[in-house]
Amino acid sequence: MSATGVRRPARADARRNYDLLLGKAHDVFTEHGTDASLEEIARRSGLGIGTLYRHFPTRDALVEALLRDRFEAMRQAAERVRDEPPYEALAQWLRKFIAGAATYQGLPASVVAIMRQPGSELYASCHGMRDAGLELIAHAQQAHVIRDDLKPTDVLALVGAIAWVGQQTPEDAGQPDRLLALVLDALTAPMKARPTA
Amino acid sequence: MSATGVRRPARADARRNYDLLLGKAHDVFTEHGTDASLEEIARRSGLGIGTLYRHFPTRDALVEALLRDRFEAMRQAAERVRDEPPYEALAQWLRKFIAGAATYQGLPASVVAIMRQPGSELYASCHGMRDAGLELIAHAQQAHVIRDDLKPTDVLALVGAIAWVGQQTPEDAGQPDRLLALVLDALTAPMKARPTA
DNA sequence: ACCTGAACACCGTTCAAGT
DNA sequence: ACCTGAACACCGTTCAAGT
Repeated sequence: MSATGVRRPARADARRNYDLLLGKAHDVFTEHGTDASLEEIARRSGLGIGTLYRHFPTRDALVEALLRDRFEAMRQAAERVRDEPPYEALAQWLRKFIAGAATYQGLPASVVAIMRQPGSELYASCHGMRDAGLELIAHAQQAHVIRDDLKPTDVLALVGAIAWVGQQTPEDAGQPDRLLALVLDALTAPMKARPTA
Repeated sequence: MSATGVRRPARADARRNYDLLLGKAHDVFTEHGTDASLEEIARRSGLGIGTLYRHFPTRDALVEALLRDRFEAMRQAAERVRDEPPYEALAQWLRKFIAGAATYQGLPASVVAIMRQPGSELYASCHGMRDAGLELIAHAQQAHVIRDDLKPTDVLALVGAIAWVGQQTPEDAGQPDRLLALVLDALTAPMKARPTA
């Protein structure tokens, strides 16, 4: 399953560079988002740009290496709460999902893109988290604690959208929680408005 | 009020270039989103890049010139439905809002940014639309057809988020309507989930 | 194995020189 | 009043040359 993307090198000097690049990438992504300059990451690491590309052939590979563990933790968290009350389990998990997707500016777009890009590196580790989330939603539907006329992928898309819009207005730190609460209400409410043409 | 940004030039040759640039900008933005290359717009117009900058000093000024009329129409549409049944009026208007915000790839980010950027050019004309939308929401709250414990700006943010996520998965054209229906349900549902820490 | 940086192609933005 | 494009600074990505 996770024959995933980039591997930490064996040779000591290369491993030092790998770790250095990852650390600086985290700093730069934190400051400027996932679209930040790769050359700046290499520059701050005191390494040639070619070295960055050797270790991380794509931008996504770099992002994936940074988030791999976090995504895996989210996947496990979803499995762990499977026997708990499904509604609160789901609510808590979605809250963490939003926080995780908002780790870097621009990350929600990548996370949402998982829905259709099962191929690339980032998405191998991210997909595990996604599937676990979808199962959590389906589980709550089977337990009839949320309405069952919704696609689980729609729910995840909407929550990802909340993560995105929360990043657009960083001065209002409470917005994502308020919007999630609203959506959670919708999940328990009966269907009134029909999508008309 | 709308001493807004860019003006159509008086001189015939300049006006020709202005219109030409706008037309090609529409094409290029349609193909590549609002982050498309400005040089390509100038190139396709057969004009120097300096001419583009002379007419449209910023990227936003170009986007604004393209969307000005549409935004104004949205504002007027909100005023027009003020005496109609508030819930359906709101629902219809939000549907159009999503469609408008999704005109170009990347536009929802600009539209959502209005919330905090009352200054720039794009936002002068966009702000009228926003305020009209906020009033429509407040109006429905006063009529007690939607719950009144929500900030109108939160509602607009969430609907903007739907426009965004809809663009991320263009192969599912029905998603925005489904998500909006879900949110509309939430607007009429009582508050259950509280944002906990 | 790994590192380097020059090379290439591209872009945003400004501004001196032209009409 | 308007147009032009060279100039500058920056970036992503590749790859021949080095260790």
